[in-house]
This record gives sequence, structure tokens and C-alpha cells, in this order.
Amino acid sequence: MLPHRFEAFVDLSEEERKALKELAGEAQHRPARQTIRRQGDRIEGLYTLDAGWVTSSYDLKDGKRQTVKVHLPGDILGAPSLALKTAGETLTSVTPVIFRCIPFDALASIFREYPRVSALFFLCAQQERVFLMERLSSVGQRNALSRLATLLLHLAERLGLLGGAAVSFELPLRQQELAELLGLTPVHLNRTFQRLIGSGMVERDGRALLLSDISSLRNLAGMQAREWVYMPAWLEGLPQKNA
Amino acid sequence: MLPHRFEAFVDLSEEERKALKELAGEAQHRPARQTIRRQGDRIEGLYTLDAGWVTSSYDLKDGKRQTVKVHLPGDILGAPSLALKTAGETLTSVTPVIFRCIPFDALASIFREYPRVSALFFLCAQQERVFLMERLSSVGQRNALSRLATLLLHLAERLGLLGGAAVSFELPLRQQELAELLGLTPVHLNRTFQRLIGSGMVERDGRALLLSDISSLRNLAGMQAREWVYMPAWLEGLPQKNA
DNA sequence: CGACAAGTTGAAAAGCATCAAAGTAGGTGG
DNA sequence: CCACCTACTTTGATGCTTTTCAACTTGTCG
Repeated sequence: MLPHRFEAFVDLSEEERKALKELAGEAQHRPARQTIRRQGDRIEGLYTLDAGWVTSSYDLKDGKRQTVKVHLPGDILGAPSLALKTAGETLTSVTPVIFRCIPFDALASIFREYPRVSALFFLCAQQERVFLMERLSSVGQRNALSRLATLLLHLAERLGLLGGAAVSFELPLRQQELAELLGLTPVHLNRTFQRLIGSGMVERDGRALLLSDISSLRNLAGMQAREWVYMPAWLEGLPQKNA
Repeated sequence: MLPHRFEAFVDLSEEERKALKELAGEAQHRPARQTIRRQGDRIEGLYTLDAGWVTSSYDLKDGKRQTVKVHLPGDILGAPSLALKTAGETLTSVTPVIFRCIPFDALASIFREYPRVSALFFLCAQQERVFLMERLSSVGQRNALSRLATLLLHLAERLGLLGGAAVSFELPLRQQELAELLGLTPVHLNRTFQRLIGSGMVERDGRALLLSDISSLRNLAGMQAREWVYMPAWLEGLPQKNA
């Protein structure tokens, strides 16, 4: 099983890992471009993504769609809908995917028995809020070129690649999907992508991307540097398991 | 003390209310338009807002600012920054405010001793993600007029006013601040506001607003209806306090 | 009354959307 | 193996929304 996103904040103990693993249901498989759960559907719990990419999107009344998040393996899916009576977001597979359901009673048993894991669920939710704040800022304040740079850097970071000078990865998202993430039309996204490539900061060969000039991209993106906490003291003091 | 946002999801017991109250520090007062905590500052914990309005905003490198949230009394402030080493958002008072700090160790003791309150913290974070998803969708997909309608409806809802046919309230936000919320320039916001008033859906008298045609505003906003959960079964099963 | 901040107005330009059509790649069946 | 189909990408032309810049007006408070 993949490292959980939790482990970005603390190393889990074997027992905690095992508890999480046992609470999740059977692994489910889906092909690419399949709706996993549609906005308005009944909510059955959370999901963990074991393999593949998934998008969460919000459908507006007029048929327009805003994609609010690209999920990568290890992510928790569908959590915002826990606060709602029916699902508030549509989950769609981008690639073939494997995921598991964490039903409500499993979630309850975590809050009952594993305070540290509970706190980690909370921390992950806050991290997602940071991601959302950043995307909102990008979409609200920057032009198309800058938004695209921000998104590519964000994906590279989340793939754990950012560090070296240049970075390359496969981008399974279509231009329509990129446009929905950035609040642009596919047509304008296409032209923007070409401008970005023309600037020399990015190269493209089919689905393969090469971010060849990270620091110029960062400059173009205009976002602030930030660092996640690791092993915060208050969390470390929590017992792993209640009696 | 004001009803906590938590109570939108469950009624707290007296003991839980008392625990929350005791964990928060002294009430602090600030005048309007004061920075409570700046992006990049050291993090001391969370805050609860007892009175007044506060905005959370994200400052970009070029000096532009996106306001990501308007906080009303009862809200928790500064939570996303728990996942970061330094604050990721600037908190600014809009009106004179009263707030309290919940230091880290108080938060830890909640996760250790109060599983139900822990779960409520988690639920509230998910609710904030829903709000952020909605704002992102509005900013990413709708024009200025529609975004403004969405924001006004959102504020009316959060003030607990939505229900009747018409709604009126004081809006302490300046046009500059509204523009930062909506990803528009103040100039364009001004014209858009006038257009909205011209359409007859909204009336304005100084800072007082009257939303006179809610259903047309809803139509213009184009967002989906949604309902928050109340007393979800999984949460009700949790013990109020650990041994 | 004066000074400063907030709100309003106008004109021009930039950025993005829209519509329609042509090009390209990957997969399927003959 | 080629031809075709379909879905995705790219291009062009045009119009609308929003930004930008600058000036003017109104409101607020000492």
C-alpha cells in the first residue's frame, strides 16, 4: 500500500497503519474517464486513492464545471461532502484508478480510538484548504499564463519531484480538463500552453512534460513559498491509541 | 458566548461547551481594519471569533491580494495555517472585533479527550472546503454580476437570514474588499454593483443592503442548492469524553 | 472648513470567450 | 495494412468582459 498523505506530517506507527488499512474496504478498480461519484449522489463515506489520478469538480447550474482538485495516489477523496446531505462534488477518474471506501463507522472508530490519526485527518483537511486558497488566488488574481505555470508547479510538487533544477512527468489531463481547473476555455488554454512552451520554460512531447526552468516558472506563478509542518509538537504528544 | 459554528452540525453538551470555553484564552479586542496576523508570521494556534467580521486573505508576490474568506462571529480563524510552518493567510479585522486564541496544547487536549468535538473540528474544516470550492467555482466560471450575486447570497445565508422572501443586512465591507473577494478590480466591482442595483434585485442605502428578489439572485448566481448534515449518525455514536 | 479616503465616471486597451472549421492522433474493422 | 472514425487539439476571426489609467465626486472626521 502507498504511503498515506498523513505521512507528510508524521510517520505513522505500524499499528496506526494497520488500523487505517483494516478500516478501508475492498480495493475497487475503474477505467479512465469514469464518474466515481456524482454531485448530488448519496454519500457512503470517504475514499482513499491507491492508484491513478482523480479530479473533484463542482458542476454549476448552466452546465459549466469547475475542477477544484486533482487527486494523486495516497489522497483522501470525497471528504468535503461529509458536511453535506448529498455529495457536493463529482469525482471522476482521469486514468485507470484503484480506490477504497472508508465507511462512516470506520471513520467514527478512528475518532473514538486513534486521537493522533484524528488530528492527522484534521491536518490534511487544513492542507487541502491551503491548496484551495492558493488555487483561488491564482484564478482570481493572475492571468492565464501565470495560472498555468502555477498548476504545473503544483503538480510537480505533489508528485514529489520539485527539488532539482528541471522536472519531467506525464500529464494525463486533457486540455479540456486543464481549462476546467484554471477557469479558462479550452481554446484559450491551448493558446496559453503554446505561449508557455514558446517562452522556453516548458517542453512538451505528447503527454510528457519537461519543466525546464523552474525558477522562471515560479516567478511567473507569483505565489509565495510555503513549508508544511512536520511532526508538530502538539501532535506528537497525542497517544496513538485510546484505552 | 456565541453559539459555535459546531452547533450547526450537533448540539453540544454543557460539558463540551465548557471545555471549549476554558481552552480558549483571554478575549482580545481590535479596532476595524487592523491586521490580526500577517502571512508569514509565527503561528500560535487557532482563534475563535466572538464578535465582528474578519477576512482571511492570501497576498501574492506582486502585491495583489485574494480574500479567501469572510469570517463571522462563531467562526474559527487561522486553521489552515496549522498545516504550515508560518501563517499562510493574513487575518484582518473588517469591523471592531473580539477574538480568543486556542493554543496548540488546548487543541491537543481536545483531540485527546473529546472525540466528538474532534470530529466536529474535522467537519467544520470540510464545510470550509465546501465554501472554498463554491467560491472558486464562482470566480472561475461566472462573470462579475453573477459572482457578486453569489457573494451576497452567501453572506445572507451565513448571517442566518435566508429563508424569507427578502433579506436586509449591514455590509461593512468596502468595495475594495468586495473586489478582492471576487477577483475583480474595485472599478469593475463598482460598475457591477450598480448594474445589480439597476436590475432591481438589490437595493442599497449607505452600508445597508436589501436583497429584494432572492430567487432571481439565486438564478443569477447559478450555484447548486445544498444542505448541511445535521446530527449525522456516525458522529452521534461518539463518546463525549474519553476516560 | 479642509483633508483624506472611498466611491464614481469615462475612454481606451488588453485579455479572454465564442463560434466555426481544419488538423492530428489513436483505435477499429474491413 | 490501410481506411476510416472519433475524440482531441489547433487555428482564425470577431466581439464582449474586464482592466487600466486618470480624473472627478462624495462622504467622513478632525
